[in-house]
Amino acid sequence: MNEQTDFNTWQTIEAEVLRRIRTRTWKPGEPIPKETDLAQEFGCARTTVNRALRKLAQDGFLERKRRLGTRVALHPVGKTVLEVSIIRQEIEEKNGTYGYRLVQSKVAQPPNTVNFGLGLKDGARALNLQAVHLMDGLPYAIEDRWVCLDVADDLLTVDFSKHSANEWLLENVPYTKAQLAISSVQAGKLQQEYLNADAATPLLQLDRSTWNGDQPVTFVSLWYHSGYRLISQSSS
Amino acid sequence: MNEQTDFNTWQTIEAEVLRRIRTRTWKPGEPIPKETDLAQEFGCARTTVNRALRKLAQDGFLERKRRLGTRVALHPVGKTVLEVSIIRQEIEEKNGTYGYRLVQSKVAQPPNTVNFGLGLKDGARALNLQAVHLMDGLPYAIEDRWVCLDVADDLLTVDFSKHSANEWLLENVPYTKAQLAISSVQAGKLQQEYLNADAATPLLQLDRSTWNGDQPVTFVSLWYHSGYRLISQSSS
DNA sequence: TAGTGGTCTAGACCACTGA
DNA sequence: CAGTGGTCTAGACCACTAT
Repeated sequence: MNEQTDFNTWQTIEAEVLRRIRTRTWKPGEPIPKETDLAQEFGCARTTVNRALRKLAQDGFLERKRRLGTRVALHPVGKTVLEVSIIRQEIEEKNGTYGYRLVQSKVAQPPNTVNFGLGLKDGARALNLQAVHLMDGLPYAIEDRWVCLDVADDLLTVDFSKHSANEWLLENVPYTKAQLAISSVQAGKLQQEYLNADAATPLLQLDRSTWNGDQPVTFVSLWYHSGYRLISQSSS
Repeated sequence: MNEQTDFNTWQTIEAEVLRRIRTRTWKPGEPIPKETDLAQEFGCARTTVNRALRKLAQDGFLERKRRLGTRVALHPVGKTVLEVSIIRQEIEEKNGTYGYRLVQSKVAQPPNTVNFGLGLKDGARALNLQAVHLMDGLPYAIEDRWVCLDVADDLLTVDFSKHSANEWLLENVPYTKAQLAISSVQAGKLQQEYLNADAATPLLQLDRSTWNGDQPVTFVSLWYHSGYRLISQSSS
């Protein structure tokens, strides 16, 4: 008597499983049928069911364990993908004109916070670059970057006065691991000078460290203009 | 003469392709061989190659288009997955004792910013909850939440004085879409009172909106204690 | 229209893990 | 040891899109 719906594609199956989770047909914490049973019910290959369930597990809706089977997650963790894009792209996507200005470039010993965060050897020196990103001529963000000297042989010969170090690094130095920390700070001297902010202005600070294997690559702190909001959407 | 390496698994192939991207064997912007060719080279089924390339594309290393083929991405976008976990879990993972205190609960008309952000009808009313999350008795974060009245029939009968609205919602009201906005603000009256902050203190503010289909579910603003850092790691 | 990725199938074997 | 998910295969057809 049941109308035989077609579940031919893994997307269809994903949607149906998600519907059953949402409608509490399958309740949080409970096991759901095994792949072979679902394949039979949906009239498709197990591979197809597998693909759908794998995605749902990846998105945090299901928890899968060998031998134990698949369960509905108790607390679907809100995973949000932040795309830390290149600032030039970010500005151009807003139809703004991008500008870049190098403020400082020197080789020095990084502060301990940087050393510690990246795992640099004490006393090691690195290239320090400070730059301002502009949108339509107005300050958009400033960055304070430390680049390890051994990431590339020709690092010190590169002209960073025209192009952002970030873009050069992305195109020339690979990385395997990254960490992002977001915090809220008051404008310091540098920020006050280049972001037209006064000392009481709260700013968003992004600290990003990258490594290539175990090798530290770069550490950069970014401060955005006052009022900036970091936005990310997610849907399922 | 070439030693024949085995590339049996999609992870192996993923690693090898990534290696070729990193070593600039395949340069940014350039096309890479098509799936069938790679399958032949690696001595495996095309399905396996497909799975590896699909993942690399998902991670931003490759750009794939039908008919055009696969290219190495010009700017591997730094995608970072932020796990916006339940605050209780976050605190317990730090081996702290979690505490929760409801400060206010009323039905009212949300401010325009909330209405606008969620897409609520003008004049609609919603449940407003203000609460403090404590770690070891100290204020950790405060939240100001608006919950749409029609998300559940029994919403107004739920006792939110013991359990956080977030956890109740997660377990009882599904959502399909979420948005997260992060900004830096000065402590307002509410924050000063419950976070022991003075007016000049910069705080991290997270605004999270969720919808179920086109139906708004909830809007919550979270303010973390001074000095809080939101951290996320990613690797490939 | 032709070429590429996207997906499905049916079957097989492997890997982990609880009993 | 047995049951479940994890993955591979070889082949097939479909979907999109530049030409």
